[in-house]
Amino acid sequence: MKNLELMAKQLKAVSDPNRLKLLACLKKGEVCACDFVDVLNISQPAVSQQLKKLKEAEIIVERPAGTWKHYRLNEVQQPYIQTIIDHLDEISFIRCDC
Amino acid sequence: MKNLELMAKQLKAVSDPNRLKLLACLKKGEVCACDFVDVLNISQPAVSQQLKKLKEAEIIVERPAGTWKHYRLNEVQQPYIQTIIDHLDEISFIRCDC
DNA sequence: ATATTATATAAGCAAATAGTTATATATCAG
DNA sequence: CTGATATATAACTATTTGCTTATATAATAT
Repeated sequence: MKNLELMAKQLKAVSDPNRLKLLACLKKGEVCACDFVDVLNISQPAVSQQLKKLKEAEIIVERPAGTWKHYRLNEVQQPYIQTIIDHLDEISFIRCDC
Repeated sequence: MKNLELMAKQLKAVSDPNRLKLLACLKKGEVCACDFVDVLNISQPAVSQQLKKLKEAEIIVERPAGTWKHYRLNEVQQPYIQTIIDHLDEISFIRCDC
């Protein structure tokens, strides 16, 4: 994939309010997938699909933990993605007990 | 419009290879709209529509000059947009005589 | 093995996107 | 005014997006 198309793909991954909220939740560290359903107020499958897009763009990484999946920001980001993350306000939310 | 939705709107405006190319062409300064048709290899109306999206996101500004329209990057950009522009490689192209 | 729970996938749908062609508008030259 | 040229708008189309509901998969507890 050409440089410019990779860039477009990554930017597309972050150009949605719900996916930006996911990133905002992840600023403080790892989050269990189940927590996002209440934050975004969309169905569990919808959350799963949005997380998948961010994962495919290599913006977040996944860590399976038993029945759960924990997500965190990729430690290495393209600078133009990092700047976006830096300018997001953190979102606080109620965590599940997992 | 909420902060996060404005951010999503602006990121959506730059999350397309053709619109990134437009921005890359504009890095060196003002460009006549007609020049973009050859760079993108799409129709004139398509160019007009893409420029409109960037303009509506306030990423570029327009300067009418007779029959022509000249475009340039907005001098004031959100930091997360500026970083994207900074990481684009300039594109050189043949300029019309206008 | 069975039931429970977390997540993923599939199928379907409405809306948005990115192009096309045809036509309209606007400026300029003669 | 007439014709030429630059840009914009309209109408159309195929594809993509972002959700939904229903179902499948996977891990855990009993």
